[in-house]
Amino acid sequence: MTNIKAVAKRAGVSPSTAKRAINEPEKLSPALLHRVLQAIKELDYEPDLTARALRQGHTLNVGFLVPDLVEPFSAQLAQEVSVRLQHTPHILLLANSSHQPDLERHNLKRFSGQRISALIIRPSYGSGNLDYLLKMKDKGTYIIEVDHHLPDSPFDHVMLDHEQAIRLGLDHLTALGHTRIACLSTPSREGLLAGRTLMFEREMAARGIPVPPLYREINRHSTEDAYRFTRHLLGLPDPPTALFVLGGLELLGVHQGIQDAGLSVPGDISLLAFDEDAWTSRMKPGIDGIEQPVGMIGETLVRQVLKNTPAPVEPLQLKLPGRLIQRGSCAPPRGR
Amino acid sequence: MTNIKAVAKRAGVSPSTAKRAINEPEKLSPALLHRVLQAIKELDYEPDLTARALRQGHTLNVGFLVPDLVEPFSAQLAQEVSVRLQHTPHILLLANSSHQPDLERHNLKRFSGQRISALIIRPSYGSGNLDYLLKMKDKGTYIIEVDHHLPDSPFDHVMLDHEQAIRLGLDHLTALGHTRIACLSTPSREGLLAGRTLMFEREMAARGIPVPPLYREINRHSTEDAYRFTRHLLGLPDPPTALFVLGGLELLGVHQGIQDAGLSVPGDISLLAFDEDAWTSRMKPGIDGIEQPVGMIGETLVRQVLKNTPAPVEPLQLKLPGRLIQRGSCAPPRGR
DNA sequence: TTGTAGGCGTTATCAG
DNA sequence: CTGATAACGCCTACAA
Repeated sequence: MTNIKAVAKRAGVSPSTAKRAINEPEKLSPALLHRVLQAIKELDYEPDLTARALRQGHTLNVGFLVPDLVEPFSAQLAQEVSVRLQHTPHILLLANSSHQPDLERHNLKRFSGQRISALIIRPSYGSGNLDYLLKMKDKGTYIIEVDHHLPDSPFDHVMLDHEQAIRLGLDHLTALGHTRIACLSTPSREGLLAGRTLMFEREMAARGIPVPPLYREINRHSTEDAYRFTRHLLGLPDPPTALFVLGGLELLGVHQGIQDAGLSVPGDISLLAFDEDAWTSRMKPGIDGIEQPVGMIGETLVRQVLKNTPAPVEPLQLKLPGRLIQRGSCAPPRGR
Repeated sequence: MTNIKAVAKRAGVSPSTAKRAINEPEKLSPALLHRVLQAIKELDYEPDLTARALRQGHTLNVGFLVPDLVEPFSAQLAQEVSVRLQHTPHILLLANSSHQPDLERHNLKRFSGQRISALIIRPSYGSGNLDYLLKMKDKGTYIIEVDHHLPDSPFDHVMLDHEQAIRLGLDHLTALGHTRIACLSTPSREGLLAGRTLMFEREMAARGIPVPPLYREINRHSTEDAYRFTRHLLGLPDPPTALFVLGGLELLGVHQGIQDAGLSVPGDISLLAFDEDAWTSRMKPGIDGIEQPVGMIGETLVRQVLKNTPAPVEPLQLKLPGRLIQRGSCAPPRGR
């Protein structure tokens, strides 16, 4: 492995001088600087980040932990974060907890052992891992929650205003005259209503619209479960006249459920979703949805990570390709 | 930072003994083992992976580098790999090269500096970074290409049989009687036909079906470009009667283009795609597509990585929750 | 079965 | 402006 010592030797300087050529080049005499850079190029030396991490006590890596990566929101978010981190010295460590607190903790441990400098986490419900997150914070990891935040957690967080979004959706449905409204939603642990489901219930109560017990069911986060539950709902003596899909994975199953029941949207039943997939706009009819500002969320996450993380300026020298867009303003010269 | 020394001190043993309690517990006397484990728990000690990496010369991290993360195939693949890596000691480092060889190399350097033990890469076209990949291989990184492989590259690779898939698609279309067939596809650098596009051309030639020059256009990988190109195609004096969408991002734009042109599928025009998005099956009519075995690809990638990578057995002690599925076989006892 | 010593490549500190 | 030295925490010999 070619290390800084080899470079120093070749340039005829001490290791510390050679390192300075990289980290504080302005402090070197031009002649030496040139010689060292030359040696670096000849040996194509690349600093060992693991050694650096050991010495500094932390890496420049950012953990990204979500319950599920297929879920459109998480997938889009990963993309947003990944693209924006591209132009920083940080690297993204990806893991998913499959909606299981045990796996979440398992991954937190792995990240922690890796000495990540920041963690972006969509925490699972319940406060089971809050203690561990607090410990990580104490050790200097910057932690930011996304989409949901644990009760009493002291971390930064950024997320959709879920309450406002639910209200928006219910306004839409009630204005159309719906009262038999069912929601399909995120899983809940031990029978407790969770997240958006809870807000849905509260908001319905606030409007004085009852939610029949048969409309409520604890179902897990999956397309298949959503399908089954949809069929169940549509088969009831008093089926809902509108479905409000609160999670990103369920919509596909719901849509299929409606079709297989021989019903049509919106004639037989209204369908409202959290709009997290481009395809929903291609359906006929298009599916009404509530849009999440994923781009802004991603941008904020990365900005906060950068702000709260010690990172040397990375001399990224990138030549971006121009793109020729032909719209017709160019033609062969006259007379040819 | 609580390290193995602290643990050793607390347990009243030497550091190496303490370490052995973790790495080779069977070699310790039960009494000592207990004392050490106790100390580990009390201090909640966690090994520093950066130190380990420095000492060993490599981490247990796996780089994952694709041109684009939104593209359904890449997104699904990331998910597949991520889930399967969950049960190994490896961590996934994610990066995307945005279809730019410069960015690809940039990320390769970052990965290399991180001393990853394996790299899963969907390489960009051209052989610009082959030299660098070879260097990484020499340094001991296991490299496996996915979806595409560089000419003359010595690396393992796993991918769809693109030729067979294209043939399958064209068989389908020609059997229906189509001869005016256009493809929408991956970007090509410097006017060279690339990847599937090339195969499409070859396969059309083999069948003696001409591809009008106006059907050919170098367009980049994006939904918007696909939309524009679709409108262009449909506006031609002799428009295609079938569109073959070869990439995962374009379909959305093509679909919209067809609709905005006031045409219907399949009456006015046939549409065939690489089936990489669950939503295509929800459309009316459903969109014919060629399915990629993403799951198997992901499985293979992970298997190969594990096989070619030195990894200690990780004592993962996970309690997975059972799930109650109510199908009706349980009821209250008789007589109540 | 247990303990000791050296070094992985880097950065921080101190000396010249 | 430049060079020497120690330490980060771990692993691998080897010694007891």
